[in-house]
Amino acid sequence: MQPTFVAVKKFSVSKAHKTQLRLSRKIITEDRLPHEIKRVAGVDAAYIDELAIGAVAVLDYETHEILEQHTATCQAKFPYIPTLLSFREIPPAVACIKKLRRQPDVLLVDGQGAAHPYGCGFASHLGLVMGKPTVGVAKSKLVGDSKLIAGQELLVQNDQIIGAVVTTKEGVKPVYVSVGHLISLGTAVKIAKHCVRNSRIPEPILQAHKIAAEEKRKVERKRKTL
DNA sequence: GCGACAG
DNA sequence: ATCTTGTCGC
Repeated sequence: MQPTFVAVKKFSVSKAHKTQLRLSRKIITEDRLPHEIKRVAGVDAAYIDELAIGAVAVLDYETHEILEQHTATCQAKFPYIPTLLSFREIPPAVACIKKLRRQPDVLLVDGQGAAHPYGCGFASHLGLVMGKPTVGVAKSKLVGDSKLIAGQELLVQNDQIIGAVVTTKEGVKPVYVSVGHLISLGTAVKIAKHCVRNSRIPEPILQAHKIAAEEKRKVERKRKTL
């Protein structure tokens, strides 16, 4: 028996998919965030075996200066299963976001939003749990076909537009942007692009990634000492 | 049965 | 995600 995930060995993939389908109907695709965005946050996670290290970075929307950052570690409760990423990453993500003193106007999440086989990827799930506007920014595609519609490269599935294929850096792989929660696809793409600096990845997520990696190294160094 | 498959 | 060296390019 695998002791690592014994606590959730009754977990059913099909039930989780039904949960995602149910949650997807709660996603709000309208802009319910400030017209003038002041702060944007990025969320990411790193792992040391099954120790999950979540990180959040809040940046000034215009200057991209880091205003606040936190990490949170916890034991991963789920293994990584394609389509069920949110169940693995929500605990560490929520834990570090709760440490924020000042909440951001919108959250950029490393993963899919509505561009998911059951319409509720990590970004959407996190948005619903936190009740906050979220945008999904994935480094690779999970589902859908990219189609050029009215000059826009979009991600389509079953005649539905589920996201946008965004080339943030010329000559480099695009990123897949989709609605997380409380935002429209157009605004989501606009914000994601606005947050890009030198990397292909929007700055808030890039910073969160670095913070998680830094915390991971810190934990590893500490373990060597003990 | 086969291929695809976020992080 | 993680494992990993050098190497090409701005």
